[in-house]
Amino acid sequence: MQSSQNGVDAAAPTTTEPADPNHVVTLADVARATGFSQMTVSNALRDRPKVSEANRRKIKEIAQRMGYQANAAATMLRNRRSGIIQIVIDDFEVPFHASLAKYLAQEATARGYQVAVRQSERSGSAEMRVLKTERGLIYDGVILDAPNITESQVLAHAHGRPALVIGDCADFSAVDSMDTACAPGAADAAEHLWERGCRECYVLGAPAHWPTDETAHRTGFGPRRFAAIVDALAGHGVRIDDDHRIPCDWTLEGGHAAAARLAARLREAHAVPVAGDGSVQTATATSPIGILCLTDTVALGALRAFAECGVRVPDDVRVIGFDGLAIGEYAVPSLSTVAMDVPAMAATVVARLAAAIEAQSSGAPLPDAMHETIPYRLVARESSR
Amino acid sequence: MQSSQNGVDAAAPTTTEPADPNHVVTLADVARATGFSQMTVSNALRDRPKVSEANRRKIKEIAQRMGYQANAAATMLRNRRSGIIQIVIDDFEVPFHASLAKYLAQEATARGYQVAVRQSERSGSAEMRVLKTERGLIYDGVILDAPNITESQVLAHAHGRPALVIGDCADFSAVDSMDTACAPGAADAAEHLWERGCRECYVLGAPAHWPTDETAHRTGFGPRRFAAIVDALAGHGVRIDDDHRIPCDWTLEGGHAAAARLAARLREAHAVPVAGDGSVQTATATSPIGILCLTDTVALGALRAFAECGVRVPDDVRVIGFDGLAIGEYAVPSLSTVAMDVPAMAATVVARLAAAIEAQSSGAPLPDAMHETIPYRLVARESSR
DNA sequence: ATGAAAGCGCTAACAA
DNA sequence: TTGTTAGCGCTTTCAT
Repeated sequence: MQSSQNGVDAAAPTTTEPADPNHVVTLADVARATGFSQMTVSNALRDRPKVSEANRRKIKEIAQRMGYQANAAATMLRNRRSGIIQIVIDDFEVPFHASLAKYLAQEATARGYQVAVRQSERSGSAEMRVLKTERGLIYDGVILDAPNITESQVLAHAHGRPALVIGDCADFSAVDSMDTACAPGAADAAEHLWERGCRECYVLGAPAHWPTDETAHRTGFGPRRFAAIVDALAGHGVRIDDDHRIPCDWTLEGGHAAAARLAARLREAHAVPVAGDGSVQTATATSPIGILCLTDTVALGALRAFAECGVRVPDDVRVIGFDGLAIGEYAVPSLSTVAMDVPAMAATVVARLAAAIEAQSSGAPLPDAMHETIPYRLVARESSR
Repeated sequence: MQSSQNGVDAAAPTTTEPADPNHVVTLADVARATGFSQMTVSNALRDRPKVSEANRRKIKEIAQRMGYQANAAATMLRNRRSGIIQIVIDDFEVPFHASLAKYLAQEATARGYQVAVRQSERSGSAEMRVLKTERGLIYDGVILDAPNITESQVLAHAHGRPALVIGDCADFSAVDSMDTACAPGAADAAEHLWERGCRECYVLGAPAHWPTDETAHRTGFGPRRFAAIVDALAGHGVRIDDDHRIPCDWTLEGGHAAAARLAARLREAHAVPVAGDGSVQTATATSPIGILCLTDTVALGALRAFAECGVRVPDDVRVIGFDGLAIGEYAVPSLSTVAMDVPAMAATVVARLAAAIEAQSSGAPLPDAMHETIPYRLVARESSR
């Protein structure tokens, strides 16, 4: 039991340790090595108050030297909690989701939780993201960054654990939710383009089947943003008919293709090619055309397409996106956008989930479900100036 | 035990279930409900061959209706494996790392592993990323996407489990590693700019303290890329002295600031501002200046700065980056780059780690450590054409 | 084909 | 302050 000389050698057999190389050091091993009971060792290592300072130090030192690490499975089995929050994210490679993951993870870590992020998977043939329920619930709570999930899917995945959804939660009731400010944000974007002189507007990323009428059930990020844009512009007498919505994927490629199509159409419809610079002069020379992109990614793809086609931004068209991606500030021209305050959102979300976890494990009933909205602000940059 | 009418209601008490709302269904519960022993239920649910087909179906159905989910902690404690691979990533918001995470996760999922991704944390005051060793080792193996980690740090984090590092692994021996092809890739980039007529080159993102001489110990992504560039250009008689390396963070902001400084310097040094268009004419009008950015992110920031300063790309300067970010194709002008084949890399990495996990759990000794390199190819786009 | 017993490594509760 | 007992939920023997 006397303190040995070798400071570093982790697996140094202190007393009668069998020299099994694959042997993982267990609490019992440390107990044997120190001469104390398992309980005392356990208490010492976890800084419980009922161990003398001297012994605590001694135990900790020996445990350290033996390379002891508590077996997480056993601890979890006993404590019925892992201290890990799971974050399910749609796609790491989509910058907006990546940003969410980053700040959620930071926030959760700051609160003493470990974080495990996972992607939802693409289902076999379809492009649809699916959330395969995994066997093995080891997480204390779940944050789902899943734009188009239903409440019952959430409940199925949560399996009784506290859960919180970031996405389109318009018709959620029981499950905590954090929604993007689709409607007001999109409306602001439309107002902005109106103020910047746009009297004709196109929406990029809106498929033809989304409803425009007030009464329709508007669900999903896209439809809600789109509907808000239509409403806001209608207030100014600007109509978004089927010709003024260009469907496309919410990707760079999608935005690029959509804008290229649009540029061709504009050229045909009312363009007067000017010799030399090849730029497009719209028929209404004093009135630039507004381009509302339902996502910054779409907008970035569109900017590129406009550059290729000789459509000048912001002279011929004025472009605004949605999300507030960092890269937008460095685009040429820099991209106007409805920027989400992701860090603020993350703080709220994690605080709420942590509270729910605490409440559940202490048996206290939770207050009503939370339904918040991500703070946003409109950032006007070169693309709409 | 007769099949109930309600198909969905998961928690429907079948027989004498106590109406405890918080009760989680356990194997014993299912055993009691079905009338079989725990073992039979366990075997049935896991499709072990020693259960009659009829009973297996009956058991599965009842378990399903009771909402049974195996307790992962208990399973892990028994089996000594979780089926989860941990991926540690430097920063979700850095696109290159996000891309790694995406493909690693996909690959691991395809192989039947669950995946838990976590970020390394920023240490208190410093900007340094640290890898806090977490208490609680529940993962079967670890993939570390950590550009500047040392082998001993890896071993500390791995704690005996199979581990694999993606990053700068020039002096790794015992730990499996996947390295970026820094030297050949950067050399190719330099060659490319030479071929494109650049007779003077600047390197963006290279701090002054990195060594240039052959003998120095070149470690870390940056130093190795930088050294390779210096070597390659030296072969053509182009020197990279201290004036031709512009230090900056590997971020959009960093690249922007560095390029802005450089643009100002170029203007002063040998620029002849042309009335009207404000573009820069270099003294050697026939020889554009090469800009080697150690990262695509830096390059994107630089492109923006050049646009702001009226430096024409690729007429005045020719720019190339490193990584192959998707956005580079949509930049204005589109960005030349040394593109990494991330999916191929991910496949190799996960295959190797899976093999190591199998080997370790079956007691078989592993062959020697793997040291591979991410495949890459040079993509020439507008910024260097 | 099915069941009983034992124990993975840990910690709450109680006893000393 | 320290030690003993029991058991979290599951699965691997080893009977039956």
